[in-house]
Amino acid sequence: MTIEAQDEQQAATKDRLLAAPISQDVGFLLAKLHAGGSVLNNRALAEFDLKERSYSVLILANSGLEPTQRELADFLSLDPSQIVALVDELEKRKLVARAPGKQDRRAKTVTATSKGAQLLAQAAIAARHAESEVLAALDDGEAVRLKALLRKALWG
Amino acid sequence: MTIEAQDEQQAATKDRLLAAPISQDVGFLLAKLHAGGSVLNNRALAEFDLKERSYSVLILANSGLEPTQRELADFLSLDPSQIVALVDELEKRKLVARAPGKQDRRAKTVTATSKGAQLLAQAAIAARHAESEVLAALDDGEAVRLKALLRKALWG
DNA sequence: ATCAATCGTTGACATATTCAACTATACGTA
DNA sequence: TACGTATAGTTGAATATGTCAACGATTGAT
Repeated sequence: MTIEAQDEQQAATKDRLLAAPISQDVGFLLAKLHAGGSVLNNRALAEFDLKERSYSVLILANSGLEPTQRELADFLSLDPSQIVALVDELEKRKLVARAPGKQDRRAKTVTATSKGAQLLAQAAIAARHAESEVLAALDDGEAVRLKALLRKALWG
Repeated sequence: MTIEAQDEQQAATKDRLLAAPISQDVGFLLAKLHAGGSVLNNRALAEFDLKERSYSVLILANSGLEPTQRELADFLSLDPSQIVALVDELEKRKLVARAPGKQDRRAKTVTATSKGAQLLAQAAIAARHAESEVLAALDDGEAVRLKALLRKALWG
């Protein structure tokens, strides 16, 4: 079988199951687009030795909001123990620093170092490229509307 | 601290990080909505001893499209070996049956039994409830538009 | 002063993902 | 027809991720 015929058949089988009612299921659509997007994002971020997770932490650490680890866990829907591991690694690479909370000394705020900010600036470019790949089938207006609907679903 | 004050503060800290630029990132929005939705879906399906994954397989097995395991793996973005485990369990519970492919005897098609179809009918009701919870902040038109945009992003 | 609750951390355990092998089957080509 | 290559499903190993309970330090309400 030729390569071209292979591709055609693979596309055909994908389209074939599209007729199943699960293609109307939001959970499925989110899972599938997220799965495909993660591959592209992680591929784009690998160049900087980052993954989606560590990239997210780095953005929040660089936001000026001085999030605590607990806030990061809540916001990223991760277990606090996973944040420990992510921050440990970024801190070891001198991309972020932990500081005791000002009002609450139990908490530790995570802020990006200047080295972290520099790396983030580069990585953000790659991430934007990956995002445009994920949404390649949408025009600009559609992409904006999709993001707005996702934000509304999450935070009203 | 009172329960009410706790909730208020938790909501406040969530909203606080919303100002970070990551809230504009499609990958993040997809991950977060998907994470929240999975919890609701799995909770709703637990009553039927199903999870999102096995529910998806059951839907496709019941679609009349007679998908092969390879097609299921491609469509659900899963490794073929994960499909084996999912189908094994559903088959053990007599909810689906494997049959050799008609043209290709290497392939095995997965079809729902009548018992599987019955369980699916019940589970689908619960899943619809969970979906409406996930999209509670959207009105009907917005939900439809969100699904349409997700489908377009995936399949053009 | 005390007591319950919270933050970060650690470690144990369960689950998921990824990948390389293997058998059986299919299919193009000599 | 026979051969070589590719693919479907399966297994098992290696790795990664998720979940959870416990702990010391600190907080804040009573």
